[in-house]
Amino acid sequence: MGNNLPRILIVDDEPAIQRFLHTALDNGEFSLHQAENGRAALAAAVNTKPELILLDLGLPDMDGVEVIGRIRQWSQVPIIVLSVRDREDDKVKALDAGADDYLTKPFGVGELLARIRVALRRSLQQAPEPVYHIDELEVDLARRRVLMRGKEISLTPTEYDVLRLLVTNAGKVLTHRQILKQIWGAAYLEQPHILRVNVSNLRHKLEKDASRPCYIVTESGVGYRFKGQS
Amino acid sequence: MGNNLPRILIVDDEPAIQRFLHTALDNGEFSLHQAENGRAALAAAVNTKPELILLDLGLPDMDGVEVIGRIRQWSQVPIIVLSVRDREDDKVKALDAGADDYLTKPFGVGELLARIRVALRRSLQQAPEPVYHIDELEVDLARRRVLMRGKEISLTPTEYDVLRLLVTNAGKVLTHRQILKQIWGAAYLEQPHILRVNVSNLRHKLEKDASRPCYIVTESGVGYRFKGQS
DNA sequence: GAAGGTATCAAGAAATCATCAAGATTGGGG
DNA sequence: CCCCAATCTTGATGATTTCTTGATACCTTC
Repeated sequence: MGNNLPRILIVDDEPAIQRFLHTALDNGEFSLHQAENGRAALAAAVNTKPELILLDLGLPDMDGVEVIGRIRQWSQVPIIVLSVRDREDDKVKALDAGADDYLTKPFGVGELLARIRVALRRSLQQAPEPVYHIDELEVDLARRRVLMRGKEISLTPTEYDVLRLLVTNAGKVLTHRQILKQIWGAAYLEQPHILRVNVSNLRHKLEKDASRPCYIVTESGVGYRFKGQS
Repeated sequence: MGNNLPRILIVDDEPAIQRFLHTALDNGEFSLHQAENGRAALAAAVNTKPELILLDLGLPDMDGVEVIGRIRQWSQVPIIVLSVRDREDDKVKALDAGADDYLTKPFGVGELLARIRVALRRSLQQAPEPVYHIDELEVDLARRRVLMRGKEISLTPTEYDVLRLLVTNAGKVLTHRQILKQIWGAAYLEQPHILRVNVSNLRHKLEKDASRPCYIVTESGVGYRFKGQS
C-alpha cells in the first residue's frame, strides 16, 4: 500500500481497543499502524514517521508520559492521548509533556475523528525536518545520532542533550540559565561551570579546532549559540 | 498596563462564568479581555488581537459556531470552546468550524490552564519574532543578533543593552539619566561618562562614519535618540 | 576664545570563559 | 554483593573578554 494517506500510529496494548480504533478509523482516509508497548511505539514513530499518534497512557513497559517526552525530543507530530484515567492531574501531566489533546474513554467516534481532523489540519502547515545538516555536521534527532562527515560521533547523554537544545534553536542565543534550567533543572541555574565543561567537551568532539569553534559560538556574558545556516 | 503578556479574550454572557474564568486565569500570566456577545467578540478579536480566545457557544445574539467561522476567515488565533453542551454533534461542528479544542462544563481549572498552555505553546513557535529594520541595520531581539548589511556585528552585553533600549524607543529622545538608570541602575545616575564610552563603541561598530552618526544621534545636553524609520 | 558638554583612546581591574584532571556517582555484569 | 567502566560533578588554573576609569582632545555655543 504505497499510498500517501495520513499515517496514524495507534499505541495501545488492549486488543479490544485496537479493534475498536481500527474499525472507527478504517474509512479509507488513513493508513493505520500499530504498536503494543512503549518501546515499539518509539521505534514505530521513528520508522513510519506518522502524521499523528493516538496514545494510550497505560502501557505495559513504560509510562505514556515518558513516551510523549521521548517523541517530543525530535518530533512535533500531533499526539492525542486516549485514556481511561479521568484525573485532572493525569491530563495536565500529559498535556504539559507535549500531548496535543486528551480524550477520556469512553468517547464517541465522531469526536475522535473531529479531533484528529483538528490535529491534522494544524500540522499540515508545518513540518520541520528532524534531521539537521549544518556544514559537515549532521544531527539526526529521531535516531539520536550525530555524524561528522558521515562518521558517527559518540556523545554522552548530557552532551547530546546540550547539543540538541542548541541545534533546535540554531541561530538563537540561549542564555546559560535557559540551558541549565532545561537540562539540569532549576537547582543549577547559578552553576554555569557545569555547562562550560560540557560545551568544551562537545567542541573537542565536533569542532575542527576547539579553540576556534565554528558551530557552538560563545556569547560572552550571555550564553551560547549554535551557528545556523541563515 | 502596557505589558506584553499573552492576551486572552473571554467570550461569555453569564456573569458567573466570567467571574470564574477571571479568577482562574488571573495569575499574572495573562492579560484578560472580555466580550458578552458575538458581535462584541468579533470586534474585540479585531481590536485587541488576542493570542487566544475562550468561547462559550451559547451567546445571546449569534451562534458560537458562526463566531468561529467569522474569525477563521482572517485569523488563526487558537480558539478553545467552553460549553455546557455535551452532545457529540456540537463538538464536531465547533471543531470542524475551526475551533482548536472543546471543553465541556464543568471542567477543572488545571485542565483549562493546561489546554491553554498547549494552544499557546503551538502558536508561539510559528509566530515570527519581531525584527527591527532601520535602513541597513537589522536588530533581531529574539535571537539577540545585530546585522549590518546582512553581516553580523558582535556586541558586548552592555553595548547590546544600550542598543536595544534605543531601538525599542526609536525616534524618542532618551535622557542620560533614563538610560543610566535602566542599564546601570540608580547608583550610576550621575555618571554619563560610562554611557558615552559605550555609545562611542557602538557607533564604531555600526556606523559607517562614527564621527557623523546616522543611527545614534546625540541630543546635546539631553541624551541620545535612535533615528526612527519614518 | 572660554566653557560646558561630548568623543575617543588606552590600560588596569574585574568578570567571564576554557581546559585539564581528580573525586563522586551511577549502572551493568560477573 | 562487589567491581568496573562510563559518566557526571567539582576544583583549580590560566586565558580571554568585558567593564570601568582617567586622561586628553574635540566640538559647539555664546
